[in-house]
Amino acid sequence: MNEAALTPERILEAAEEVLRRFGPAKATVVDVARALGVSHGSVYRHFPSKAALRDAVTERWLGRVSAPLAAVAAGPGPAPERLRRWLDRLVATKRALQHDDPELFATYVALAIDAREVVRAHVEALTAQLTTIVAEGAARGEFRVDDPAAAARAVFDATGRFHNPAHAAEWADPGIGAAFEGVFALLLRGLGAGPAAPPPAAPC
Amino acid sequence: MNEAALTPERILEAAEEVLRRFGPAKATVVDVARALGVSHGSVYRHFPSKAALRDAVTERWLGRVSAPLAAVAAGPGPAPERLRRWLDRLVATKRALQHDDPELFATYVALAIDAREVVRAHVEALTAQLTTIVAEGAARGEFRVDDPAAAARAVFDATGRFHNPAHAAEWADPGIGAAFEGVFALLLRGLGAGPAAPPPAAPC
DNA sequence: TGAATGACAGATATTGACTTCTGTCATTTC
DNA sequence: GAAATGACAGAAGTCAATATCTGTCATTCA
Repeated sequence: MNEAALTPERILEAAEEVLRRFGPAKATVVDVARALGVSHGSVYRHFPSKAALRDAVTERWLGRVSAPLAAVAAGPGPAPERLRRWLDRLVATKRALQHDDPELFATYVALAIDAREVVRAHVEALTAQLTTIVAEGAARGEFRVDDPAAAARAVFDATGRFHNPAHAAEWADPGIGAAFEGVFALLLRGLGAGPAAPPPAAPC
Repeated sequence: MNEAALTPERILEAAEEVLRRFGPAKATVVDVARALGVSHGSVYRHFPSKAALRDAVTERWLGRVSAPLAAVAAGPGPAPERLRRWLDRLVATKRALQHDDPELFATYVALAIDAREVVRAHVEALTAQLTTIVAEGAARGEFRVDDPAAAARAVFDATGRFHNPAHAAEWADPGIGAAFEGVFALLLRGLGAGPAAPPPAAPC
């Protein structure tokens, strides 16, 4: 046995470091093995292919995005405010990643493009979080929706411009904040979150 | 003077044909000139650069998308239905272009990516059309919105997944129709298009 | 004399020989 | 004997020589 046993965890750590330094185009399995002081054959004992390793790195990254949001979704407060906090945080997280280190962000986006199934699961996890917010809001009468899951999915789809990396180039637009406000206001109203909603069926 | 005079129009025609045949990566100004039976220097008399020629081709293509929509926007009928028809048509047009000839569609999308100003004007033209629909709806009491232009822009942004070519890969998803319905329903309600809206301030 | 040409310089793209990488597996190590 | 190694074949990527393209402009053409 060696200093520290070779584990998937250590390999992922090294793979992230290698990707950070060399980018997705240049990072090789040999680089990852070298960073760990082992032969590249050893890496293949823990990951069946380079694609699987990249998928695992992507999953880790996406997990770091979605985990903090789960706390917001499960947190206290009225559903409309929580929805706003949750979307704000999602948008701010993506923007910060993109702004603080554009190259690293581009690296992870490039990985994600090839990890379709991982991304699908990530989107499903996020919409599940949104669904809990919408469903609670509906239960409390803060929202009026028939199908919370469908509404949550619609909210996620409709706000894609502000969190989907395919639109990252637009995040620097000066009008992006106003555009988000416009969409959010429309969605909030669409969820039936009227300010002091008139009681639905109270015949005089 | 020649058979037919060399005009910007004829050059655009030839450029489209060359792009169709060779794709954006291989199409050259020399090819366009050859298709017209002139030297490439002559093309430069009408377009200052290859980029300008490509921009003009892009503008033409986008015009063919937006022109028929103008008729829908200016057409008859209740604003909510017109909004639905307009969006349906926009989405269907993009999908048809993408589906019927994916390579040609990819060609034009590649051109559009480099023609930022042309695309900006196209988006502005489309949101202007949407604004007329929303504003008319507001005037007739079919919608309840404060700022029709902002609401129109929000509708355009929120439906991006269904018409923005950046999302073209998702258009083949089986769930895309349901996703559109979900977003549209949310937006319609967000525009205040309640079915038999309760009169806002009628104290009993 | 205004439109078209084609030779040209610098920039960009292509090609093919060469290098490196991925994934496997018989052999070695501890 | 479980884990690690490293040589290997085929696939993929690199790079510099070579070819083509863009944009200009002095000259030709009608």
